[in-house]
Amino acid sequence: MAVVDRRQQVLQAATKSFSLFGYKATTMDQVAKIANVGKGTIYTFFTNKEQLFDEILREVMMDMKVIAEREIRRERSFFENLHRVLDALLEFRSEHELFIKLSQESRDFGTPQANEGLDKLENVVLEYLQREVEHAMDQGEVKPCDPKIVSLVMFRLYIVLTAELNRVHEPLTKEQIKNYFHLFLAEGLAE
Amino acid sequence: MAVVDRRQQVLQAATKSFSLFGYKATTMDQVAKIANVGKGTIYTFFTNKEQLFDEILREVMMDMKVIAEREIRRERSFFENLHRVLDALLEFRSEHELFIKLSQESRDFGTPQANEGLDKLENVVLEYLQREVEHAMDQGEVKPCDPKIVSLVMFRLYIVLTAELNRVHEPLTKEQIKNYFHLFLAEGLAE
DNA sequence: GATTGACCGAAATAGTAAAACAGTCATATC
DNA sequence: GATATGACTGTTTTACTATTTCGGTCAATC
Repeated sequence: MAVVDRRQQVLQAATKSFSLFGYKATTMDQVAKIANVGKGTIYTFFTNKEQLFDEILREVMMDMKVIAEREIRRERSFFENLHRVLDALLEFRSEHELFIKLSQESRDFGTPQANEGLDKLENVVLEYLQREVEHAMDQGEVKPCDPKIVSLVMFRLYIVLTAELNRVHEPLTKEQIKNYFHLFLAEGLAE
Repeated sequence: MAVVDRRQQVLQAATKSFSLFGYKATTMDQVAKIANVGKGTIYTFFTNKEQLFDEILREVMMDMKVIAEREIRRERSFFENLHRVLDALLEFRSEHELFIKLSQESRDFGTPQANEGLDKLENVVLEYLQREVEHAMDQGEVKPCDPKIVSLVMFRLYIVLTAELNRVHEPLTKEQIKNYFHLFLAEGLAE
């Protein structure tokens, strides 16, 4: 069995365990067992638990970037691209399961590694948003304003519409999310 | 010393203690001491710690409503009123200290009473916002859409601009908050 | 030379004794 | 005799300790 293969086995097992149980509740013995590998083997590829977790986050972030790039059509409008990308990210199960589990862990225990992980994932999205906003502003598609603020507001709005709202309201359809996203960000409420 | 007076003493002392130490870390002995009252006296006015806390929340919520009503000028536009009210509420320190302490407690310990208290305070604001949105929609000042969703988005946007943003950005001035609030909610970003 | 699991010290958890707490009520006060 | 009080009580929380679990190592194994 090739070296790359064992490394992959470990990464897959760890991804599964982190997504299922979170950072704290994932033990290295467990990862070794799921990966069908001696515990020591893990440490030939990764220096410690935290670095293994970082590696997985790196993979997730790379996946997210690939997904985002794939969905962008430069000939389409900024808002259309924006929604397509967010939609595609929402669709992606594996990224999402880890994200949700880490959110739970952050809320319930405040595990520092879960917090930092979430921050990293969030920052990838924010940086992507910021670049796109800047581009759209250059193109004159968006009014001039601080891209940092705009991207943060966009991200939060997306979270509110896709997650938070569900506590007081039945979940919105994709079409509704798209419409409200456009209503608030593009058109504005004023009649 | 009149009955009303002692009740007021207890309420003031409890408000102080809850604002300073939160729900969990406030003891009835402490409240009695601050109020210069025997502990038993508290229980002649309030059935238990939780009901005392509820009573204080009720007071805070009433204050908030009074503040909101006072700021509304029916001859002015919806967005102007909206901003004036949120501004006035932000200004109101005493309510704010309790709010901030409860937020801390909710984050650090997840005390159920702190969570419920925050939900109650939030709901007062949300209900107020919803009513105002409905009124503005009737007046044709705002495009027709679900007031529940709009009010939640407004509230979250307000939190992002006044609090969350400060972690990655220097705090905005009141004027800037007002401008961004108007930009996102009223005008929209699209050029 | 790659892989492993028994092994180690550190860290988390469970168990327990002690302290603090919410709420009561017999007594004190006016 | 109506009101106020703090010592008292059963329960919960906390502080402390014993035990277990876990991350990481490394001599033995394949």
